[in-house]
Amino acid sequence: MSKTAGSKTAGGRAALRRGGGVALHLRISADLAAHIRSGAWPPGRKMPFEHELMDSYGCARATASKAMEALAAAGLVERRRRAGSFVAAPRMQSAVLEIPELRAEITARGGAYGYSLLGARRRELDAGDADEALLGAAGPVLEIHCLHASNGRPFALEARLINLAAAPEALEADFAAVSPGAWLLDHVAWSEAEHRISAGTLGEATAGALDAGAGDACLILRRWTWRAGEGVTFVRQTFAAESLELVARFEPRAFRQA
Amino acid sequence: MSKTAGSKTAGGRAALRRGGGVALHLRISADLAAHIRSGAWPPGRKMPFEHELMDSYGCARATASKAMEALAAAGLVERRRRAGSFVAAPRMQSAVLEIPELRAEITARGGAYGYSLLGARRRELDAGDADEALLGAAGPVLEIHCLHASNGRPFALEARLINLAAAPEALEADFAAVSPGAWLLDHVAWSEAEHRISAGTLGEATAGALDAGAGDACLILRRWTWRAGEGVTFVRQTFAAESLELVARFEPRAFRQA
DNA sequence: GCCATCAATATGTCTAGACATAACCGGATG
DNA sequence: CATCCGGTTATGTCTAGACATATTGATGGC
Repeated sequence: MSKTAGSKTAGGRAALRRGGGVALHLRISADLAAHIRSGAWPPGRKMPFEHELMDSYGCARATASKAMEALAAAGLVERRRRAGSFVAAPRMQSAVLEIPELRAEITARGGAYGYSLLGARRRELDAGDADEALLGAAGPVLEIHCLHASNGRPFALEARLINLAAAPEALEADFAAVSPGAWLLDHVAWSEAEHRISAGTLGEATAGALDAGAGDACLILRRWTWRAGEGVTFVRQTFAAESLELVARFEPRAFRQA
Repeated sequence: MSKTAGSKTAGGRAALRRGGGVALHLRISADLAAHIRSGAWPPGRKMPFEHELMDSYGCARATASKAMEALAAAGLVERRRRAGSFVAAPRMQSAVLEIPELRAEITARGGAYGYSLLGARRRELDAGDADEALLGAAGPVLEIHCLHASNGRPFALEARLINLAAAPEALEADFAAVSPGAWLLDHVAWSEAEHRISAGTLGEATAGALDAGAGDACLILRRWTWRAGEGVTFVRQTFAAESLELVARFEPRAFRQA
């Protein structure tokens, strides 16, 4: 741990200026993170005490504390009162999944994005289908079927329900021109979402729409979206197996910008 | 926003005690988050200034700032100097994916977990396979094939490479008794991981091992794990389509504990 | 109208101190 | 032996104030 040799009485502002514009607490947490990432500090190793960091960097305890807190939030260290802080053992129960925004996903691959509405109708939600039941609403819904295409070739088949109790304006939207996903993002706020990813087999009709063979493997992404506990929309997107791959990364959150 | 009526001169400790043991900054961020979650404060709405929070809650600016900072870290608000803070529009580029720990996943469903080693051998990594190339290592590896079972029925087929340059102790491990995943968690630290999820079709041999039919759909989970830039292990797990569903949740991070 | 300039302002960072709290440690007691 | 009880300690929370910095909005010159 490099001693910054900041004369303590001069205050932190001087150190900040000397440090090249990077905030001191960021520099501290980056320094510590480097030791952990490199493996030099193995899981379970004791981290420096906040008072030791104060001495090393010539800073106030609040600054050292902020740096350590960031490491704890990122899951790199574990903090225990009285005992101190320790390098955490990465347990990998979770990772960050990048949800594809279809238009962006397709254009990023150099494809021309295409969208077409297959049909839309208003109906009452019956509690028959488990997927729909999860929406938690039993009222009028707008059912929309549409197709996303890349370079003119079918890419994803989408079936969607919009809860009209939560978003009555959806009746006025022109889903022939705008995809329901894009429209919803701009018109309806939401607070929680759940995704379920599974593999399946294409049926006759689905295979036809996707320009694939019946019985072929496909990736199915289902998403439920709520606002304040009220179901807003449910969508099922079906991709031919070779069309899409989902990427999830375990990535200590706090240090992406560095 | 409820005025807490804390007499300012009395200091925050009194408010803390009165509040029922919850830290004030947590209460502030929870209050604000509730307004956002409920939809009462739509995306783009101006959040209270830190000085307004100081007045409302009778706290110091550092406390109000900490509360707002947590909301920003959770992605609920966006902060701009001079302009203030604003409710963020949830863009949903990412969600938290729960990675199944196979033993836990199976026992959680009430199944009896079973594991069997199919084979292991040491070999040199050739750059022929793209999956393996991603490991970034071109040296000796341990190649392991094994099967995870639930109630005696095949659940997942696993093919794994362990980079012996990064984890030479793997040669001494008894993978007939311990699954490589469990062994690695306890013996080798890692810092980064990437998962790729795709759908595919079972081949002859794979279908046989999984007690399924050739040509059936399957879910394929591939994971690369690195430590300080050096590839540690690569694993490919294959699940029959109906065996597994992956769940990802968008969930403002900071408030899970509440 | 357009652009450079400047003051105002909200957040960003930091300090020096204080009290609160949980947990570990050692000693005393049953 | 086990168990309870303080003292100690590191983190958790908070205050009151300060300076830094980016950005906005207004002003003035061209």
